[in-house]
Amino acid sequence: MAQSQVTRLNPRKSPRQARAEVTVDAIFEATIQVLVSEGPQRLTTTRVAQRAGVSVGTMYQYFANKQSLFYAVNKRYLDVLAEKVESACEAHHGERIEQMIEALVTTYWLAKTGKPEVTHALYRSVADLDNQPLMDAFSARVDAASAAMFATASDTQFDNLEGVNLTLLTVIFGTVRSAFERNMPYADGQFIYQQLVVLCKAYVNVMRRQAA
Amino acid sequence: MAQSQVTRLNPRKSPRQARAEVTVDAIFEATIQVLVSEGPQRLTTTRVAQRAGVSVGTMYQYFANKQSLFYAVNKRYLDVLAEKVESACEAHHGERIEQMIEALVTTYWLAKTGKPEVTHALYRSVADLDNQPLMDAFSARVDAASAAMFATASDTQFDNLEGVNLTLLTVIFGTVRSAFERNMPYADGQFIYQQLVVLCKAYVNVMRRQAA
DNA sequence: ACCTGAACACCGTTCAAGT
DNA sequence: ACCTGAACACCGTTCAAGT
Repeated sequence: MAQSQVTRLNPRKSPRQARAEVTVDAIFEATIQVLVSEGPQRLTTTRVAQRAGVSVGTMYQYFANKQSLFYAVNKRYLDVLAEKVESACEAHHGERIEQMIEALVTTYWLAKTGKPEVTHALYRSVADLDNQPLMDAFSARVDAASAAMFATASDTQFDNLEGVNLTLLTVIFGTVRSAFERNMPYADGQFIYQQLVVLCKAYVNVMRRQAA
Repeated sequence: MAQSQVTRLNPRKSPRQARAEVTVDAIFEATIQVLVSEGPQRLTTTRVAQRAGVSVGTMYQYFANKQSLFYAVNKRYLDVLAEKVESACEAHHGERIEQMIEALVTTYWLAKTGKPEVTHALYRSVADLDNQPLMDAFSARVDAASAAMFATASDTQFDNLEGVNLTLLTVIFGTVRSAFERNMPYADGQFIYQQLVVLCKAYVNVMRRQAA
């Protein structure tokens, strides 16, 4: 089933003449433009076709359905991202581990923040479309609760409690989500969970004020 | 503008009679059921109303539009989650920092993995609806590239290279996404980026094979 | 080989009519 | 005060007809 879906998402036919190739590119560019400027909800087939300067019928010759427009954008985006990470990794073979870490984080960070509108458009979750205020309220509550807890730690004081708190929450929430998206087997999930604890502990041990 | 949208997302009127309250609850439950069993794409107003045993018109008396169904589900979900984190935090005041970390990670992890279908349904991003194979391919490429790099580290060997690699990628990708979703000011983003480097370095320093 | 656009089924939303 | 469901505008998708 998954296989047949994927097949349907792939282009229906490959352009054989020059004008067809132009058409496919125009549709692709139009999809990104509409996605970024109007948002995923207002991305309609008619709008994309109009922006691309072709009829809806033409669009459906190359994209089997609306979803495959998303698919195409996502695919190119991920391909570019994967290439960036791959070449960054190759460029740092043989270096010290801390340099590798820095290169990896920096590459990914810059790739995502480079075109923030596109990243945002692709990240927007179905349920989160108009829910930023909800997320803000949630973050505020949790930030307050955990900062208050960390302030009472019996063995530790931080020079920058707010910063450590924000980092920990962003890392924990993000990692859990990321683990979900990878659709990991149960055992891998358990492993990540344990490593997440190790990792956060290692971080606070670096960040806590050292006894004088 | 954001304000007016939020207002529209809130319930149109509060139920004043018992049967109305039953109706609202039924619609809410039906929304979750349809979301989980049919997926966000097949969540139509007619389907939800039918599942709830009311007419579409009734639904629109309490929910201004389809988005506000998502909003309601998301709101309750986040409220419950925030309460869990809050009470977990309060319960660990005064303990050692490492216990706090463990409590925070565990609480969040269990809350998310407790009802994985709901979590998945709410996490699914617009662009990712049918794109799991795309994500899988991306993960495979990046995993291979970074594992190959880490294997060549001049100053470090790992007992569990695969595991460290999977953890680092999940943490880095997740944290970047999480930072995006919080819609942070630029300075906070820069801070998180720097801390992410510190945190990953601290982690590999714990995980690397110690010189004998 | 490629393109068009009217036609159809379906979905979000409304509102006059009911209890 | 609450509920109904036909009606309308719009969107995804198709296909007979064109170049």
